[in-house]
Amino acid sequence: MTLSTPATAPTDERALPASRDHSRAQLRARLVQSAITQFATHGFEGASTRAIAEGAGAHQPQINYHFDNKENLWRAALEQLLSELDDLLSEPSQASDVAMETTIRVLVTFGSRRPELNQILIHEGANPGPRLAWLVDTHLRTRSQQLRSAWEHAVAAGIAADVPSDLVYHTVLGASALVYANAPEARLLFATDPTDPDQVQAHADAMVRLFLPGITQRNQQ
Amino acid sequence: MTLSTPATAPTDERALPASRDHSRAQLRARLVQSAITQFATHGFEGASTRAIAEGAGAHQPQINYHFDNKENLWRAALEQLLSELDDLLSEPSQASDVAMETTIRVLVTFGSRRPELNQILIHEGANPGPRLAWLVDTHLRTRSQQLRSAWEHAVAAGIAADVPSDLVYHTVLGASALVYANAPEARLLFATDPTDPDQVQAHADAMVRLFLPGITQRNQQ
DNA sequence: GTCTATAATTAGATAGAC
DNA sequence: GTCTATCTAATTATAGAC
Repeated sequence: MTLSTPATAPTDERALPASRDHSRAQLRARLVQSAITQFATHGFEGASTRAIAEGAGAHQPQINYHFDNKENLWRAALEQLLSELDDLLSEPSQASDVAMETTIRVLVTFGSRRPELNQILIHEGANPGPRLAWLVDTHLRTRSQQLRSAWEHAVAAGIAADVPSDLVYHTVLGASALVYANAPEARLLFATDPTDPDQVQAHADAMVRLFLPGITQRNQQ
Repeated sequence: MTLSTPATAPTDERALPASRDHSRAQLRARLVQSAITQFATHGFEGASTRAIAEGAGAHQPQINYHFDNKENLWRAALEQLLSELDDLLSEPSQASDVAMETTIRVLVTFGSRRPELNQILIHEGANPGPRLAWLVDTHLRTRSQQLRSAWEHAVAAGIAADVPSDLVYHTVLGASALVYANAPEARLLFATDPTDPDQVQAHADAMVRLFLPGITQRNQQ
């Protein structure tokens, strides 16, 4: 990073003039959002930095200026998506007997609104390499273990179906998110759009019935 | 196709000398297999024809000679994978009350042995375009409708769980195949390998219990 | 049918004027 | 910080000798 700010200028980015900071943050946010779209539909190798920049109304070298390289932009895209998921998952403390149901419903609804996260995760999960290692070590291991322990509590409470805890992560995620990650395919296969709110609600209800047969259904139509 | 065979030569490829036909078919098979691997791990745009040729012990222009272009090779790869799946699915006529169970078990076991099919399908299912349209029109629509009608029979027989038939395709496939499509991720997340035969058997059993709670479990451990 | 050479295009990243 | 121009390397596809 070679910055040409005067020696007397504040070294902390937060102290920069508000307008400058605003536009800088805005451009970075637009680049991240465009990167999310491109990485989700074409994969890391298939997405071009030129197309990402064009989608953000910027020029291609600005990606290197603001993110150094393509992989750093990819990491920023994933941390944006994961923070959006966390905003929904980290609700205030819940009674443990409904924690698993809430988790399933959040996975379905977030998957329908932000299919890009699962599209990218599924793409990277097929390919051993440094990006997958970073994903697992930095973000996925903790989450999968939280899901596993929540599942084991639900099994002990007689709520959950008989699915081995090693398989819960991929079976619940696959059953809850694949139809949205592959929404373009689903729209060609079926007459209905899976992201219609009614369809999403029916899907969430079906997933709760399927994976948590031991609880009383409250939100059913 | 510009063939320089003499005018008296047979026009049917099957009448060519056995050895020549053999090596030609062998090379094509090696290119298709290498393409399957590369498309599955890197996606269509991310896979390079040079890497595919190298994996088959061939030179890059031989792909254009034998398949004309990259997209034709991709289609050949998918038809190879789908024919392998059909070899398992089109078993002799089954009693309808076990047809759905057999289908689920085949999806799990084939997904574990040939993760490439689902990896490619999931990659393409996220991206509207001519490849997805070809996949849906030529192969996927028929299969998804067969699964839907088998599911509706199982529901009518009181065997199947309460999952809307529009969602069966993606929920069953997601729950049954994602752990294998993302086996590299699963190996980093958990201590066990999901493709171990014991794990696959446990997974198939769990999927049958989950989606077909109304049948008597015979193959359970 | 195979192989070398290469054409035509595109990729990510950098230099330097402004 | 932005923008034009460009570098190096990699891409798919083709030409032509063998």
